[in-house]
Amino acid sequence: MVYNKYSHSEEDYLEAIYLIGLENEAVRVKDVAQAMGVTMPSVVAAIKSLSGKGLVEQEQYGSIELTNAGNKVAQDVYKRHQTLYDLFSEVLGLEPEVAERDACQVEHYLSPETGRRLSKMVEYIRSCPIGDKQAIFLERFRQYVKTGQKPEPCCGCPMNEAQEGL
Amino acid sequence: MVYNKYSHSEEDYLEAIYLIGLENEAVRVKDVAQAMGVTMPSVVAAIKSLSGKGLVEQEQYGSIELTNAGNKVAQDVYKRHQTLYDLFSEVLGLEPEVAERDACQVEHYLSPETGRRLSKMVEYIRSCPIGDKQAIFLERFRQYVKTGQKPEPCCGCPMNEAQEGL
DNA sequence: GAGCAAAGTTAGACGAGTCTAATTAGATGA
DNA sequence: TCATCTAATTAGACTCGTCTAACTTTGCTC
Repeated sequence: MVYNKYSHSEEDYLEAIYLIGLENEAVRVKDVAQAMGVTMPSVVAAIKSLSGKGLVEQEQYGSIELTNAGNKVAQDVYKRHQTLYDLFSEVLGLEPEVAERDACQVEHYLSPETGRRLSKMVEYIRSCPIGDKQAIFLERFRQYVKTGQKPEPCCGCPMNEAQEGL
Repeated sequence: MVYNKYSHSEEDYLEAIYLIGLENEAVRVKDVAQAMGVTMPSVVAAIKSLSGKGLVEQEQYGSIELTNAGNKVAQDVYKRHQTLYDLFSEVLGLEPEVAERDACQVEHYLSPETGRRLSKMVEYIRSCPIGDKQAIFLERFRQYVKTGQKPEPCCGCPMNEAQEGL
């Protein structure tokens, strides 16, 4: 029933550690606290718990490191995050701040299959360009968002017949 | 920063009460507990809290009713739920159970603007039919999910020029 | 090497949301 | 009208994730 092995909060910590690790030599409690907008004791408690689950390692007063398992979870979460951000920003055309905020929240609640499909959809929409212009889908969808005018049926496109056999 | 006035849990209770109310004369604690997979004391506690916020009303040992405010919240949540379900099911082609489960989770974390845009997207995709066949977008996207074959540019569609002026 | 500031940790509390066990109210049939 | 069953409630406990306040360690500076 539940597909997420780890809680919203745990995933958030792992993701934050992962992202800080990409840009810094060492990941410190303070950095994580700052990145997540919580206090250091909260980070310490979270690290202790994650450590017990074999997802992170830290020697006392030392820097924080993801284990292989922790890294995998973090990357999964981040991938979902990216997919959602792209969907919200590129496809829906939302402001970066809104797209980011929503992606941060929603990333924890997508089943793996839904994540994969969404990712495919974003990929698909991107791969549908027309000359130098934006993808037909996006161009027409944006128009629709702006004007409320439903697009005419896109009939007569020669590619429809060509694709029939696939 | 936070756009949800009410917690995940509160929204869930309101939505459940709303949905039970659609099909039953009276909404009882037991029904809500059953629908949500929690025990009755949990429902009682939730109702007390929601009541304090003016979202539901209940006389002791009586049936539960949404106030106008509560009804509005419930309908908002349910609308997001429906949009997500349609996206996951119709557009992404996920199994009903997965679509439902994910919609239930994600519905609580969409900003209003994102909800509106997603709804527009689903609407847009639906309104793009070609003859008796499924919408071009869906038809081609499904093909892509199935085969991994990226679609050729859909150039030459006469509607492109026709829409230019909008 | 001593002193000090910053970072990390520990202890203890709190709120949200849940549970079990025990109690109370309401409805129903003999 | 009273016995009984079911629904609702209360009491009390637990987990999770957070906080503040107090303490300890580390590392830098003189």
